[in-house]
Amino acid sequence: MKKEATRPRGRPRTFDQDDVLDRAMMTFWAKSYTGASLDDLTADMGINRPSLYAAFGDKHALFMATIDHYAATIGARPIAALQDEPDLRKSVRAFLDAVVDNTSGAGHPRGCLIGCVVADCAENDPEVRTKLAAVMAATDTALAARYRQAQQDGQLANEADIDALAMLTSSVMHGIAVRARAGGTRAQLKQLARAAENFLLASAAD
Amino acid sequence: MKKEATRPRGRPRTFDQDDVLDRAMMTFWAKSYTGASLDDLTADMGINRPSLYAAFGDKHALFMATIDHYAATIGARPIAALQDEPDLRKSVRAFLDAVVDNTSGAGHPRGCLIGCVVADCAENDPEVRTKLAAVMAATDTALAARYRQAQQDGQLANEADIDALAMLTSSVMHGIAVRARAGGTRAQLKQLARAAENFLLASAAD
DNA sequence: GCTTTTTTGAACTCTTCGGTACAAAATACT
DNA sequence: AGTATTTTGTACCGAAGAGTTCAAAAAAGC
Repeated sequence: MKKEATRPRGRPRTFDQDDVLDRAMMTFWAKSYTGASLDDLTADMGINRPSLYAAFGDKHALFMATIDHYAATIGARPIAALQDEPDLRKSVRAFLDAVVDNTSGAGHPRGCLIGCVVADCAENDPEVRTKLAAVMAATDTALAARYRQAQQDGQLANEADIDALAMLTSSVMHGIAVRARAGGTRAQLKQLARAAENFLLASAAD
Repeated sequence: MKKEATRPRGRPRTFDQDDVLDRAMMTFWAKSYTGASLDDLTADMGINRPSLYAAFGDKHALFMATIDHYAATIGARPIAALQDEPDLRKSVRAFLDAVVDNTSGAGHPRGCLIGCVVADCAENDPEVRTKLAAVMAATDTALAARYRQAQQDGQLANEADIDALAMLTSSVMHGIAVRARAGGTRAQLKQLARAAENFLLASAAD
């Protein structure tokens, strides 16, 4: 018995919610929260103001949804790269390379929406600060889990400080993001990524 | 022959330029560039709009002056701590501790004006991006100089990658700043600072 | 004491901001 | 076919934004 996906009652939407959210993300990413006006947003999203308000609430709610969307798409890529590779060194390298792509690749603004835009807003917006803390904690957890896995695999010494490794790895991510925002070239960012890999895994079994 | 410091012609200013610039810095630091309105700024600076425009030009010029002022005061503290201590490990520790103070201390907003506020604005303001790159390059240079000095002192192996160490140290700085912005406690930031110190100097002579 | 020069403070201008009202349009239900 | 329901596009609203005007005030020069 297939669930019939009965269409809702009134006039159907002319846009896909996830698609316009993705465009809003690009706008916030490039122009920051206060810098992105509703005219900017609606123009980039290709919808009118009432549609935006009906679909997302208001500008602030749209921004919060944008953060989740970023975390679930762009932000998920380095984490996925980290988890997909069984060799620890390759795994960390894949993670940092994905960060370089995220922060300096083509087709989107420089830097990190979380590390630059959200971090900036966090100071006088408790709701944003809470979400920022949550997203960062999730990243720490994923990194720590990966290092712990490596310990169990015998690729990392038992004495290694898992939490320290996780925080340092995420710090390198932030360093890459800020450097990208400053206009750093991909070569420079890659160089930083390689250097970090060597330092983080200097004590790891090879 | 003492230079007479002849007072200028018209009505004297009732404020000190550096003092009000310091207050403007706090406002931008807390509220970001677009988030800090002229009303916010003039209220915090204790002067009226025409005084602000006469003294600094406009809001954007005031912001640029603020970045320099931050770099020369707050931002200079970790660098000074780094340079004042002859022992490399103590030096790096003093640097990172100063960063923790700068980003989570009392009497000022959380995080780093450069790493959070300026980095955020850098994406669609080429002038700000250029200055951000310059400030970061200056930090890299100071860190690299300190590590090079340690090499000459025999406190660091000759094979050590100076530029990598400098970039990684500054990445930890950014990591601390973002974490502070997210509401991280001083204990957490200190923990990150200690972990970084150990990793950065793992290969250093003790 | 009078003029010149500069700063001050209040009020103002014009633009842009986030958010809303409302009628027309497009669908499902009966 | 007609009614109920939801979305769409346009036009609008009050508030807040950055920046300016201008007369009063406070100093130096003569």
